Amino acid sequence: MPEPKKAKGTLTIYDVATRAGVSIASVSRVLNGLGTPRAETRERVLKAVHELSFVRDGSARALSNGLKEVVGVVFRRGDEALFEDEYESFLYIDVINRGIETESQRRGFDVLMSSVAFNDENALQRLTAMAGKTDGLVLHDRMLSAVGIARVASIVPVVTLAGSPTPESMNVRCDNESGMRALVRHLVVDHHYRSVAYLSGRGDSPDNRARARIFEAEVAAAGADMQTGPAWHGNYSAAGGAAVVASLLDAGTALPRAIVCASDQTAIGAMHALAQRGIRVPQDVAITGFDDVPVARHLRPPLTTVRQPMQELGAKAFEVLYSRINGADGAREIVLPVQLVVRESCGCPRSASTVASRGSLVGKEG
Amino acid sequence: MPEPKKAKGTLTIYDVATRAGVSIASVSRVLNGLGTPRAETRERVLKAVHELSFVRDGSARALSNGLKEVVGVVFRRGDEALFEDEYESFLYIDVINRGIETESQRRGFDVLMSSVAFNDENALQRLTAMAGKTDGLVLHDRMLSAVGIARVASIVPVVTLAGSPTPESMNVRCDNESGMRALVRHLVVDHHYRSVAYLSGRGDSPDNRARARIFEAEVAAAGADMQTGPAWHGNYSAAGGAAVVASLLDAGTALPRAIVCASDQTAIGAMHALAQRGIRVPQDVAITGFDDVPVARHLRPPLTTVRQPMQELGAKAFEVLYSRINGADGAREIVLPVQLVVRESCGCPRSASTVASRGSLVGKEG
DNA sequence: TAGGGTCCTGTAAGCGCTTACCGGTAAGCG
DNA sequence: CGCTTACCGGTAAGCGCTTACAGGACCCTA
Repeated sequence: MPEPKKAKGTLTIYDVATRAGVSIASVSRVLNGLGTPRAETRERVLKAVHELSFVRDGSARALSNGLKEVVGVVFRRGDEALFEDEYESFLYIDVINRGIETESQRRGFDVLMSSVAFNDENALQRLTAMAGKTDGLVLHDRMLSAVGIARVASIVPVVTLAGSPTPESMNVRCDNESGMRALVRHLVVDHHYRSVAYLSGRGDSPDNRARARIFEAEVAAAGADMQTGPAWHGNYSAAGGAAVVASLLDAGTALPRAIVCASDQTAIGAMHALAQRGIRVPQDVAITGFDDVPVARHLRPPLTTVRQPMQELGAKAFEVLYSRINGADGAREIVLPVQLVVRESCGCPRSASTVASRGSLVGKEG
Repeated sequence: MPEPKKAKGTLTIYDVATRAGVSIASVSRVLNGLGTPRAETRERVLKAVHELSFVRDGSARALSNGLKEVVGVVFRRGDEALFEDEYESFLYIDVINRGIETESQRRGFDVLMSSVAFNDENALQRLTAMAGKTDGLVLHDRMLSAVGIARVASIVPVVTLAGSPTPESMNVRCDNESGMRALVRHLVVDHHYRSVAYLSGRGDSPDNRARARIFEAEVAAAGADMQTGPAWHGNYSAAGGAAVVASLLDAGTALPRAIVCASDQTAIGAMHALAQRGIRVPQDVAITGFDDVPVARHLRPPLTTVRQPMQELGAKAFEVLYSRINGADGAREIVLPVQLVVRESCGCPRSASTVASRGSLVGKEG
């Protein structure tokens, strides 16, 4: 096999210079819009560039400029096994990535994407190699341990998503606390529901634990009753939500007036299980979700939930990284406001949904 | 604002060499596993690398090696406007990309992603700049005109997806012709349906035109009746499929025994419209889809369709590109086999579905 | 006409890495 | 004991680009 070394036909700035009858410096200046070249020089360079359809080599520019104009994004890849059912739960990753990508285009950056499997041993090694090809890294939720983060952060700036800042890295997240708080208040204060429960997500998720904490605090503050315990532990999936409700019902437990689900997926499962037993939502039991996935509005009844600005989250992550790459030393943590989206599954009448889903902004930007 | 020029703390191979008390050549050799360094030299280098947590700069390596170990992927981005409803139809893009990414990891490559909006004027400019940062490009369906392709292909190797090869570029696609052929035969030969129709996709899609052509040829060959005309023009979306069926019904048209839909989305819409009029599937009208999206199996009745190996399509695209990058001069077109997935919407009994969805491979690899 | 600006353009250094080439050292052999 | 051979490791060139610096051409003024 022939050596993969330099492709034969690679054009360089020298070829352009020769053809235009100028020096490489002039070519470079024209291409970068620097200096004040004579109109004629400019045109000759442009003409040569066009005729040869010359494109500057990115690595050479990067080496010379000390700027690659590339950021890396690292995210989880679902195993093949759970592809079918769990796919939807990975969807939000793509939405966030889209946000990163769109924003980076505005700055002339490109995005290097790398997924890591759940059981990927040498992820760290791959990531460090990848870091060497970028100006900065965006790490999705819980991609790396704290020491892993410190390691890559010593190579390039790092911003994590939905985590927390470390001495070396920055973080961007949504203000889920406020979202949960608004949700619970809506149920126990606005609707006067006196008994509620939190159908949780995976127990090992810090996000889930934070939500549970807020939930409990708010319910207690309002003096409402609360059902808790292992019977209420879900896992963020629809199947998990359905299983929890089904087994509660099988055990003869009296359901609370309202169930706050850890995610929309969970809510979908719960609603499904309730429907099977003929229990009406929201008349008998109110249900709420979290995330506002696209189908949430099309459920019967339409799901009351909390919308996280995923695309904006990605955009913000890039923005923060970008300013850091440029040497600015901004906030180490950004918190984006979330929005309580009131539809009908909480017991609100249909007319209310449109109104409330607009205005009611909840949260703060930090 | 401080110059974005060279970050202060950047470690280089010189730092490692100094710390290890060897020359940069030795460091490089150890890092690349070349030559036969003495064990002691090796260890000292490795120790220094580890202590400094040194990572080689990607651009410098790329410049020196003539190989960036990066491929670019370009795909359509939905406008914000049609995000909600059309999102699902963009899903397959992410599946393909996942295939590209996974395969490229195996070769130590990373993937540079760039989306282009529908109305993006200077897409070509962005893409050429991006090409300069990569060793090769994968272009999703109809991203660029033929001249656009020629332009970028003069910079780096290019493989297109679901298109056709050009003198400068390669192509990877699924054998939809065979899929359509198998589907139509299943309906007119196995089921003996004597009247059929093709509910088309967007008229400007070559893919759609090819499917229509095969459809007509097969139906004619089997001597069955065929309904055609503008009334049968859909647009790949569920709404489009529903609209076509509804207006047909409104016009009092007698529906054919079977309707072949251009996509699963279309089939979903069509089935919805039929259900609203109380027309039973498959007893009154058989319906088939195309694509085998994840929900297809969960519809009522489960949808008979043609599965395209999306992930594999991506993987193959990378593979082809990779060997081309390495100078190999392989096939300019790869055609992947598709699979007829027989479920119940065609009129087959439930039991048949499992069996047929396994074995029946249709198509050839070219 | 000489001196001093202004503009523009070219020369060359250097970005961090790989690697061809060469020189030094040690081992093997007559 | 001197010379060949093998083996390592260092020096330096070069990848394609940007840009500091310097030089040339031209115009203006005294």
